[in-house]
Amino acid sequence: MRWGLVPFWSKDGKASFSTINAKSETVATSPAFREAWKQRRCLVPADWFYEWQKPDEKTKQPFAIANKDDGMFAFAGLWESWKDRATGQKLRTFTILTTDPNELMEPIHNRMPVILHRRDYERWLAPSDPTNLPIDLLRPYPADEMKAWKVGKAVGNTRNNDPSLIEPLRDEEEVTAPLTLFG
DNA sequence: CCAGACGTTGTT
DNA sequence: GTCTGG
DNA sequence: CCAGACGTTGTT
DNA sequence: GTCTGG
Repeated sequence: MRWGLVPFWSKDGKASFSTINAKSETVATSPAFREAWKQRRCLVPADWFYEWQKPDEKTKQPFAIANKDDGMFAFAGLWESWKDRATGQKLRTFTILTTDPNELMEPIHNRMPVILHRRDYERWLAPSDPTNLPIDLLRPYPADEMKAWKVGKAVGNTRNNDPSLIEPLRDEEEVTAPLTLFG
């Protein structure tokens, strides 16, 4: 599976626009995603993910974000199968839904991937009544179940792919969800 | 009708 | 500036 | 999203 | 494939 959803109606097997993410707010009506939203939902497993904080124009600080218990995430995803008319080959692609940031993510970024609770996996994947699609699952994941920490800039280069990428920057404290929000 | 868009993030 | 790979 | 490439001829 | 703008 390739990241970057190619709609089934694509002429050349490429998305002529960015489809690595799909907004929860518009996924049901967007021509590029609505069919996949109705019929081809998937889970995208991940041990952690990264977001870049931009405190100012010149500074980009990557963060790693994971479950507090280091368990895997399941991002809410959609997939497509595009058929090459010439070769008959099928190209499978996917996208990851985004939503508003929770209290942990908000200082880092204005969006976050939709993360599903284990209890909702089955319902997310199940073919469903078109009038009862699981739109209610597209919510920010609870901040108190997640943790975030600063990492080095090497993660920004896609050539780099090894465990050192998630090592915390030295002398940096782990960021956790504010505990004062509810008194 | 036809041609062109179909998207996100972040930035302005 | 724009595209590609990850 | 990010960072990095973005090209040809001719040679291996 | 389907919608929108012209």
